[in-house]
Amino acid sequence: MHFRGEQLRPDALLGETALFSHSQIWQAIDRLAEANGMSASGLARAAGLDATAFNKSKRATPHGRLRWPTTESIAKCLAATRTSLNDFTGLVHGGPGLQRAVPCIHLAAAGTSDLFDDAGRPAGDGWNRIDLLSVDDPCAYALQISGDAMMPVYRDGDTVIVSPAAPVRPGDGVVVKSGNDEILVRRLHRETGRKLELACFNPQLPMLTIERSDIKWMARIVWTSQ
DNA sequence: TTGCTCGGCCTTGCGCTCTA
DNA sequence: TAGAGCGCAAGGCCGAGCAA
Repeated sequence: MHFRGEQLRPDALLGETALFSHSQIWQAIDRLAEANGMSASGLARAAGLDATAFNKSKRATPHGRLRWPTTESIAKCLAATRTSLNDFTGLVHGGPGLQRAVPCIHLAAAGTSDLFDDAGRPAGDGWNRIDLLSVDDPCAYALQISGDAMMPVYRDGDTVIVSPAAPVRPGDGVVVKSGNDEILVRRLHRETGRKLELACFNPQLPMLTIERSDIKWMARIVWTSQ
């Protein structure tokens, strides 16, 4: 697992190598509080944290970005309730994921009309819907791969789940809308203050270097159905 | 009155980028 | 290569509203 200080790295917890999802972590905290006869705010206080630390309003930003508890906060909660890490892990996996329909579009059609807003979220008509389990990002959508240009990673007919709210790091698969409205599916190789290097999934194809100013939005691929 | 929740703003710490 | 500066993200603080 990777860490940013004491903070749980969301990208280490989501996607193809998922350990815990955002909703699972917060549900586990709610269950831990309930099991000890407390509310989430009561648990926070018992752990020596601010009573609002676990408020639902603080589990995501107003812009939809997911917020995660730190390992330090979780450790304090476990200490305050005399709960073992194993028991907490049981709470994390103790509930079924919620199923919901998400917008779905073919990659070949994704760049042909105004299917996205300025932040890369689905917009307008022309989307199908498919059912998925445990998608935390309310703006997540499915992209159906067409063609063999992304072999050997993605084949024709594969479906990738894209989360505009998920943080993007080098090495992640990403969907990028360029300045000329082209939809690109690449792997983020490197990013600097001004430029991004986007690698093709086919190693025989060249790296694409693109100015940030030439990118309308970029979203992370968090899950793949193959 | 007390406890809980919400929303906004501030503080703090860490990682990344840039530059000398 | 090291230090400065910046941006990001979580937790804390505070005021307001609501319910028991």
